[in-house]
Amino acid sequence: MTLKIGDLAKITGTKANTIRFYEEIGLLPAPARTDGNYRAYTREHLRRLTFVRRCRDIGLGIDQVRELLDLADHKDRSCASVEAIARAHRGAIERKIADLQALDRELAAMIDRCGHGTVGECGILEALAPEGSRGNEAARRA
Amino acid sequence: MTLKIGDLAKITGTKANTIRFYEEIGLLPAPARTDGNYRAYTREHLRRLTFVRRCRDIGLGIDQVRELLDLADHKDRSCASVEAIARAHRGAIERKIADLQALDRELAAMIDRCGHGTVGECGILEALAPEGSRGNEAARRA
DNA sequence: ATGGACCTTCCAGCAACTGGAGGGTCAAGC
DNA sequence: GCTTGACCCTCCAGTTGCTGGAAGGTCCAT
Repeated sequence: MTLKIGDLAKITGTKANTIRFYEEIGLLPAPARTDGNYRAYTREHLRRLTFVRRCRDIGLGIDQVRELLDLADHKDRSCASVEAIARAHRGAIERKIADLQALDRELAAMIDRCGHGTVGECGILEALAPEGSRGNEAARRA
Repeated sequence: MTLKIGDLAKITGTKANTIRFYEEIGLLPAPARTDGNYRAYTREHLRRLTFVRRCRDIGLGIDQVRELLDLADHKDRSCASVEAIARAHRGAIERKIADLQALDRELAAMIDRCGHGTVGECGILEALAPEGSRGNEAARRA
């Protein structure tokens, strides 16, 4: 028994359009077609799509997924490159976490400076406004 | 004296194309033109572009920047909405941090499971592969 | 034979730019 | 006065990873 695109979609939680998209960019091999021109998937397709989805879920880019698929197809090779991809990805994630934490501290400081008054005296906007334009409202209006 | 697009670009660290893009989507008002059809910016444009860049640097989306610009133009209003935008953004960032930290732990666990052998026995790929296809290599080959 | 659920292809659009082609403008130097 | 080179202009395609929709075909039950 073969699976239709909707079956794959339901099982993997992927939209049919996305599955077709994966086929188009070569992540998923083109399946056989039925008489009515429907895509007829095998269990192997399901396996591969599930793999792709997991990779995407952990945040890997399409190219990295492609690399992993390629590696997974050569089970006798050393898995050093698999580890390299995972480590590189982890490094990127940790950098992103650090960036976001810095940002979070900055935002917290800004929010602290909000005086809950009018926009004109809001510390948040002041923090965002260019240096030269701060504190000289009166001068500019005069 | 007016500024050319390249001047603005240099001062704010924004590419000329991006400045034109901001104009197109209405973040930056269209400046006057010289005889030779060059954009002639004023100090006010510079101020506004700097504001936009700071907002983008802290990760705000274009629509949020638009809202802030709109608020900043009405200095007599309450700054509650400014604070709301900042707080909402901070919430989103903290959620993202939590997600990434969970991901980081998952990746760390995967990397730990890499046996440094061949791809076929790599724990990373096993962690990514669908349940049903694991550990039955022999069965499938038979 | 008809209805509705499914499938097909193709195409437009999202965010937020980036880069490039193919031209025009301007100031300096010869 | 003419060329050179740096800059500017507009318009368009591409990026990433899909998503949604239009217009039509297929399948199955009633």
